[in-house]
Amino acid sequence: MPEAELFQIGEVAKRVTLSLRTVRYYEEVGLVLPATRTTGNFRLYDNDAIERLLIIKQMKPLEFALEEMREVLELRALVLSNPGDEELTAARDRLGMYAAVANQRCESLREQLSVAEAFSATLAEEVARAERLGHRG
Amino acid sequence: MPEAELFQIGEVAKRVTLSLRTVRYYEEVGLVLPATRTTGNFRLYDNDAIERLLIIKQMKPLEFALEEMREVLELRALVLSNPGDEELTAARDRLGMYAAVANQRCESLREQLSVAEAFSATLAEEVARAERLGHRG
DNA sequence: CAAACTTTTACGGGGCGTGAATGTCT
DNA sequence: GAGACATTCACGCCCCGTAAAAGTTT
Repeated sequence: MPEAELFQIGEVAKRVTLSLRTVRYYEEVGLVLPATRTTGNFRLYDNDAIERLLIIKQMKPLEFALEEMREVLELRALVLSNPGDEELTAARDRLGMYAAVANQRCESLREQLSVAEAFSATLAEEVARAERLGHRG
Repeated sequence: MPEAELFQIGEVAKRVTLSLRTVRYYEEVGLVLPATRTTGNFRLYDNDAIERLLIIKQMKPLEFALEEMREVLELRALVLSNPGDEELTAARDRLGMYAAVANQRCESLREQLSVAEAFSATLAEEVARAERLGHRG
C-alpha cells in the first residue's frame, strides 16, 4: 500500500488556498474532518481531506450552504462507490435534485455575469468620456 | 414640471424586486434615502430613489460592499453632472479605479462560472451513469 | 533554547431574514 | 371599524476575519 501522507493544517491551507480559519470552520460544521491528530493535538489531514476541500472549492460558486455541500459529498460517495445499487435509488434521486439546482445556479450565474459586464462597460465608458472632456476643458 | 410621484416602500420593493427589509437596510447605511415621509412616518420614495435601487441591483454581482456602492453612486453623480470639470479630476480617477475593479470582478465571475459549469456537468453525468446502471442492475 | 507552527476561545461584521408589538391610512 | 400597509426594535444566521493567550514541534 502507498504511504498515507499526513499534513498539518498550514500545509493543507496552502495547497488548497483556503485560510486556516476556513479549514477549521469546515471541521466545526462536519464538512472536512482531519484524519487524525498528533499527541499535541495538531490536526493531521490526509489526501482524501484535501480532495474534499478542492471539491468544496469547486462547489462554492454554486452557492450551496456548507450543510448542503456536506450532503452532496456524502451522496456522491455513496452513489459512486455503489453505482447501480437498487437500495440507493433514493440517494441517486436526491443527488439528481442537487444536479438540477446546480444547473439553475449556473443559469443564474450567467445572468449575473452579463449584468456585471454591462455595468462594468457602462462605468468604463462614462469615465473615459469624462476624461476626454477634461483634457480639452 | 412633471408630477414628482412618491411611492410607499411596498410599491418600491415590488417594482425593484427587493425585500422591504433590504430597502430599509439600505436607508440605514445611507445608501438609498426616502425623499420624504408621511405625517405618520411612512417612507415615501421618488423616482430617483427607484433609479438608485435599480443601479444597486446591477452592481450586486460585482460584490461591492454597500458602502462602496454608495461611493460609486456619489462619484458617478458628480462626474456625470459636471463632465470635464477640472476640479473633479480626483473624482474621475477614483471612479476609474472602481471601473478597473469592476473589470477584475467580471473576470473572476467568468472563472467562477466555468468552474460552476464544470462541476454541474460532472454531477449530472455521475447521476446519469448511476441511473443507467441501476436500471439494468 | 528560539522560531515557527499550532491550539482553543471568543468577539465582530456584512447583509439581510424573520418575528413581535405597535401605529397609519396614496 | 376592519384590512392592508407601514413602523421600530431586536435577535439570528452564515461564513468566516481577526486577535489573544496558550501549547507543540513533519
